[in-house]
Amino acid sequence: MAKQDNEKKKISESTIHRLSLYYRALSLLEKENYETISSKELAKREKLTPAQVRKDLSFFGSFGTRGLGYPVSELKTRISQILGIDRVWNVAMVGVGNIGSALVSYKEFQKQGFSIKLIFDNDQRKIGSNHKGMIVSDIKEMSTLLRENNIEMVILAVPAIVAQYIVDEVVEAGIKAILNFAQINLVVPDDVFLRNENMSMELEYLSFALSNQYTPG
Amino acid sequence: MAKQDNEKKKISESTIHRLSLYYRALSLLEKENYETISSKELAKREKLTPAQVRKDLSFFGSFGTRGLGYPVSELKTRISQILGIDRVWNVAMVGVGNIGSALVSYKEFQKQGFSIKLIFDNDQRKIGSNHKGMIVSDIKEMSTLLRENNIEMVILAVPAIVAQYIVDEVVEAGIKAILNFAQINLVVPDDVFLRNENMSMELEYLSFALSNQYTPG
DNA sequence: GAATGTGAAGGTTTTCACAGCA
DNA sequence: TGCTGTGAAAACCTTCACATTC
Repeated sequence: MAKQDNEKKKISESTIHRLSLYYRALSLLEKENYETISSKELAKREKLTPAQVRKDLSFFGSFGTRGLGYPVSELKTRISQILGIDRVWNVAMVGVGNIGSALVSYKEFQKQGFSIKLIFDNDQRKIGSNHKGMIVSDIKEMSTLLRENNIEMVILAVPAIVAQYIVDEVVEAGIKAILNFAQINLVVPDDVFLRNENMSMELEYLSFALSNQYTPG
Repeated sequence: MAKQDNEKKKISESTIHRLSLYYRALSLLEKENYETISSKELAKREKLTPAQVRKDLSFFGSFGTRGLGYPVSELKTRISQILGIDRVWNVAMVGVGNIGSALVSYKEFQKQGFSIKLIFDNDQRKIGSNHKGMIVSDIKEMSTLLRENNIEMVILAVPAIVAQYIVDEVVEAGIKAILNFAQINLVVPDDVFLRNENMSMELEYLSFALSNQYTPG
């Protein structure tokens, strides 16, 4: 709480997630040679309300021109600064099973500035093998290699059963940001950011929706 | 709005998502031979508050015993009914690139009752090939095969550029629930449930968090 | 005229706090 | 005593509406 006092105001998680959406929309608009975009049009593209778009953007100062809208390129640059994606992040993938190896080849990560620099596994058959031009390293060398390569984020794609053990080592190596694909609640110290990606959740939402005849939207 | 009037009360999206978490926690507790669980303990495991857990569960009637807690197995069963995962859903995967083929082998889907019955691709080299015991079908036969096999949900893992074209065909085939992994906003009729899985979003959140020295939590 | 920026209003979600029950 | 179930309060988030600016 106290730590956030130097921020103008607290920015909600939903706002951050919408910034990701705006960023993607603006990238597209840039390609379509738009110079400006109104909150109305941006809202329409992302299925939001114009007021919401304006409120979100107003957190970071006045950027639009009344009567005209927002300058596409400038706004895109500004959002990338806010999200911290105006740079390249050094990422390591831990686990080269189904999900892990698919994500190593996933171009969107690279595109947004998340550069996978190292890959780890504990399976002797995988260690030393080539994945997208990268050699799979032994997980035993993780601590050293993470430090040597200035890795800042780790993506965990290991079986749930070993995930806590591995995350402890990752934390030990000084990593402060972890994206976890394992279906388990991991424990990390207070100064480490941990996010979980639960791909079943959205399928379960669809299941709920179909079962309960909810109105889509 | 009106359509939801037959529900006791409107259940929020966040509540549904938390039900998924409770379900997973209860599955684990069952394995650990717990007979009952208090809101306090369940909250601790899922990093929520006890009051939140009780409010969520109270939507569906009184299930707990005062002084004791909730019966693990019964509660798990009840939640699975609410989420509609007390049955098997017939799912088709469209697109067998990196992500698609990883998801076909992803055991968690199967475990939660999402059974991938058909796989489609438009690449001639992939059509006819074997993926986890399933033959990849030609996307041209999608409409017929989806109907013949009573497919109820589709997972889209195709390039963004063709996603709208393909989703149109999926909708045409009568599918009412779609999980989209493509990085694009798709348009579907009002009676179709569409959810987007954006795996870059959580990495961007981590990027934001690291860049802004936010307090994790 | 068109569209931003923003206090105030409205709505939703979470937390509190305690009565009620095993 | 321990813990649920739940109205009421608090916190949070979204939308409204309009003054302001280009």
